[in-house]
Amino acid sequence: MEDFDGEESGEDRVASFFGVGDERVKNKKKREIEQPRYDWDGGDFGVYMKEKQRKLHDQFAAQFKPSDPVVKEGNQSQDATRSSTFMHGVHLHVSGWTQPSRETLRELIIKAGGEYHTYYSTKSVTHFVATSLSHARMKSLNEGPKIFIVNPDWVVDSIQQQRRLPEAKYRINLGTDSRQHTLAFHTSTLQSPTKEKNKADAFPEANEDEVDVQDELIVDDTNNDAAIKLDAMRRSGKLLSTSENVNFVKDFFAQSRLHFIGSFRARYEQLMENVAERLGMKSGNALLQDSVTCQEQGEHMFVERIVLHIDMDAFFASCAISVDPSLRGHPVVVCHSSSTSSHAVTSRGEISAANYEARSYGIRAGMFLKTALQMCPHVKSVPYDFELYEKVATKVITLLHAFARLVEVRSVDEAYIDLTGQDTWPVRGKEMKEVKPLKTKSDVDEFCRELRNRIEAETGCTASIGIGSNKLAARLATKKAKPNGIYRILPDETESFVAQLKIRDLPGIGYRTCEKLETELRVKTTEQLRKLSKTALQNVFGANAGVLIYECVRGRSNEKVIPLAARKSISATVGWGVRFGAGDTEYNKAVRFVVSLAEEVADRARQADAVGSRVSVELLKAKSNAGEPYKLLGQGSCDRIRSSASILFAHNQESLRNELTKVCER
DNA sequence: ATCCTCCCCTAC
DNA sequence: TAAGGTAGGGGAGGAT
Ligand SMILES: Nc1ccn([C@H]2C[C@H](O)[C@@H](COP(=O)(O)OP(=O)(O)OP(=O)(O)O)O2)c(=O)n1
Ligand SMILES: [Mg+2]
Ligand SMILES: [Mg+2]
Repeated sequence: MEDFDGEESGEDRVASFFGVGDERVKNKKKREIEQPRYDWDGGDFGVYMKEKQRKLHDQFAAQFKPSDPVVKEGNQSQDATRSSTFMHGVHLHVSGWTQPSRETLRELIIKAGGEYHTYYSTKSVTHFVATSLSHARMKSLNEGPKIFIVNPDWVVDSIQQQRRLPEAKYRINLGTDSRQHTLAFHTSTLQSPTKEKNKADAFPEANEDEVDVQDELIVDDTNNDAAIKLDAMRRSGKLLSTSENVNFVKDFFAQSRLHFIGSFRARYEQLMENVAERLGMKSGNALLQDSVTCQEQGEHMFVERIVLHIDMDAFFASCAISVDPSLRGHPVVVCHSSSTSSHAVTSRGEISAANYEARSYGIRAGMFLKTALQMCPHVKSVPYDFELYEKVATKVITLLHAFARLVEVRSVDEAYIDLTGQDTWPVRGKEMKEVKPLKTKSDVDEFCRELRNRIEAETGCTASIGIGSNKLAARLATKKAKPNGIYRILPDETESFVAQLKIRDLPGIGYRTCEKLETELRVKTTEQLRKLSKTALQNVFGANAGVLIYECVRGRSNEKVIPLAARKSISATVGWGVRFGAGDTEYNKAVRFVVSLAEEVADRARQADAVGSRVSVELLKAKSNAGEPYKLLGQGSCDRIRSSASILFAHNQESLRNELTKVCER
């Protein structure tokens, strides 16, 4: 659908869609309607056409059979008390699946006087523990400063004998997967930039945990019959030409708010260094390990839990208002376009955040500015200020860690805190001088009140807090608390609280799940959902997901509050303003574009001290019946073409990309 | 049973 | 003008 104004025509389409009998005819006659990203971008009115999955992958399947050597990712902790010191000076990092588990190894090493590191870093880690390792990973580990690379038995045996055994006898298997297929090796030459890039990708400096380097590319491939696309290209002209601007990828990321919130986690480790410093702790790792230890200790406490969910109110908008008080009290939205420009009334700039004044007119994140202006002609828009949001987030996260031992930062503007077992506050930083008790309900209330006050005092932005007996309850409570409030759901109230919500309000149940519940299980309300048996849900959603929904609608959740761990994958995607046509020139542009994205991934991997064990690429091709994208220069309705392969040698990557770019040419 | 890959879905 | 990214959970279905 064209845009938000298209509600009526959307309905129109629904009607004619259902009026046609044969699906193939429908697909021919009706333009494809994209899956909505937001409930109000027309999605609830439009039809999502579940079209038969046309797997193009059989086209490549004959040529690649990717496989993954193994994986690593580790996040651990520091807890047990030291009982000996023979491992003193050993800085251990565990990567991937191990026997015994990462948690056990962590405990063992700490008890023996060593130190544990959640993140791998060439600077601090002396011993790298893994069960198996790809050649590429091994090579990169060996390129850095000398560290010991050992299997888990080294730790176990050393502990057993109470001495540090020689590392040499505990070599790691250079693992191969019997299912690994040899990639078709194409000698046909690639553009040289592609080659350079491959190298960069395959051998970053050091190795992090299980890191799956992902290189995604979205190509909207204009086909012969896609006159509409050509038209869009023409209209966008040179100004928007995606592939002509050599800095397109960088520019795009610099402006993208979804990139900003999506890449928060990539910046988190660095951010925690800053937080640790503000709290007078020696390092971000020390802070993190303390939080992990607390989590592990609390795990064995089978008492009623006290979980808080803290979420900033209208975050981006609040930040803007905090530095420009003249905006306070007005309806404010954050987006690229300006509400005072003469073009504002036609603006398809997407709103990122709307303050509560704006929301009272029905304005929501994800809407176009022009729609917001229809709802409220005097709404003020402000541009993005990502640095400001990051600064505010850092202050908030610092406060959270000063107040509580166990913190899980979930995004740039929200976090969970588990207070179970914490009996005083604050726990870190200067204010430790005056320690208060945290035992009764009213102590918790006081804790929350003070936390909210401090956040507002230090940032000029307000936060809301939900209190519950699990993460789900706390999260639902926050929603109720907003804006600028606090709400507690008592343990025995949780179930009845959920009963008064709409299914769509339940976290984890999104647009598609709601749709399935309605069409396949005839369920529209939480009350009806509650009547479904576990089995019925499992039949539709699978064994695990079925139980999750079943528990969720009863207000139950086992999810633990856990400090943010290292990422398991790194990727870069651009799905805006990308158009490639047929022919050699366009093909070469597409290849250059893939390369620039791959370089972006390589940069990010290097920054994270990560090496990939797998590469994947994804292309989007406009469906032949796709209409104009709903969003200006957006991706519209596309087929996805993807492939991945494990990386043992750099040239695999090269051949992979070679193949993939060929596919994109098609 | 468990481990893959490929894919869908969700949330900020 | 406008910047629809990112990462994780999990299922289906095939291979081991
Ligand atoms: N579709 C969205 C949703 C969110 N965000 C950004 C802007 C938000 O300010 C920030 C935090 O998201 P929240 O869901 O927490 O929304 P707000 O903080 O804006 O409002 P609320 O008071 O409901 O938390 O993420 C965005 O850019 N696009
Ligand atoms: Mg918020
Ligand atoms: Mg939030």
